[in-house]
Amino acid sequence: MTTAKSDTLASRIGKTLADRIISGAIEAGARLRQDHVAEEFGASHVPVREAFRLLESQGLVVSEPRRGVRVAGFTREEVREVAEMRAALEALALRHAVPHMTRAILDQAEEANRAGDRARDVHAWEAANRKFHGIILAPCGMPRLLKAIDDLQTASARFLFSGWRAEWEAPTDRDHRAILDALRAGQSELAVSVLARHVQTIGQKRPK
Amino acid sequence: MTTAKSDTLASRIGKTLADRIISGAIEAGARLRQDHVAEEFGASHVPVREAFRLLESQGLVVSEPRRGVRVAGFTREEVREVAEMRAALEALALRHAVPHMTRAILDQAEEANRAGDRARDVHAWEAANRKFHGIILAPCGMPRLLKAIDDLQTASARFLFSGWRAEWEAPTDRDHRAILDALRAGQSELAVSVLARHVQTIGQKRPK
DNA sequence: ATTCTCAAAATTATCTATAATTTTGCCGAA
DNA sequence: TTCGGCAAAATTATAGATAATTTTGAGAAT
Repeated sequence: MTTAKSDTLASRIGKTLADRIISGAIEAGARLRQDHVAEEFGASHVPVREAFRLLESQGLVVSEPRRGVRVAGFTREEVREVAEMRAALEALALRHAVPHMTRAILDQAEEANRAGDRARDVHAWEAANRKFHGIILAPCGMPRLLKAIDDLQTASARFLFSGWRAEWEAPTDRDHRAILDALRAGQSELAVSVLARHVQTIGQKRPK
Repeated sequence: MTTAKSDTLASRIGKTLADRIISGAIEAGARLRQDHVAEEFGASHVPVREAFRLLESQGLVVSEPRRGVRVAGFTREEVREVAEMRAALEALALRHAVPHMTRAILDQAEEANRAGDRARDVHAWEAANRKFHGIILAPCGMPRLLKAIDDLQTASARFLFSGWRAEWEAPTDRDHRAILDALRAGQSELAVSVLARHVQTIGQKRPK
């Protein structure tokens, strides 16, 4: 998750805070105080407020008027909700991506999948996993849909990093391979249904 | 769309601007200049900037860094995209709402539907239509999903008010009745598929 | 006439300061 | 001891001011 040097200050602060929330460095329910954040970044609180709004739109914090923002909690129910939404939207995206799918794209996806195999820590694995999903869905050419999926993937990653899920390699990789195989064989609907089931299982692992 | 008197200034400005964009009072592609808006509302530009962020998260404006925000355009492609996303998410919501569906809820929905019949102008009809969808989907109890659907309905309303669609009564009401009938008969999957098709047709009307 | 350059004007982004609200902690009364 | 209320501290929200960037337009060169 690169902290793009060029962007506006608010979005840079937002991205950094997002990383911390996702990685669990800031725990759920913690209050974020604009002055403290501003001081840390050597900025004033105006861009900090805007960063908060960005995080709010991604569902990473909740904001009560006049009472500040706090890191959004995520109950098992919410995790399930995100997983179901992801399943529905990624299925939609894949259906629209299929007509534009090329051999080259599938090869890229396979490479991302192999990178996931090689990953030693959860962060590297998550990056590869997100890349895989991104590669096979991007050809749908629906920017709003892709943005929504990306936000949901961020929420999922938060769940993943929380340590609730201990094991993550084997079943996911099998699913990824099955999806690629189905796509290569031209069995789009099979690929879609495997993807949908695959995404849903993410939310169904038992807490630690 | 009530401009809640109590909320924070930023969200009040945001709601007012949203109404204008949806109703077409501000045309697509128009630039929104923070000083002008601030002056009109007798406020400073800090809350205006936050209002812009709110609109951005709803997809009503697009913001280029250092170059301000402009009202999001909506091509036929984008309208279709929103319709497909709505179909996918509303289908998901209805599936989860069905187990919690009661006779009373269905009666409320029927009443909202009748209000739609009585509507004389597009605005009243849209309000009733949104209410109908809201009533049958709310029991799913998935707040993030409902919020996403609401944003998509807003985008749809924008399309509706743009005048591209001339006629709107008959087919929609027939669909609504079919959904209610299916729900009453316990045929959930039928209701879901009618709803999905129904929402998708919204994006398929020809431009004027 | 067209295009390029440069300066002025407009606009955005950020900072500093002020007002309003909420939280916190202490003190007294039951 | 516990509860309620009041005052001080902390924090959020907004306003006003400054810096930086982009847009605009005029004038010169081709």
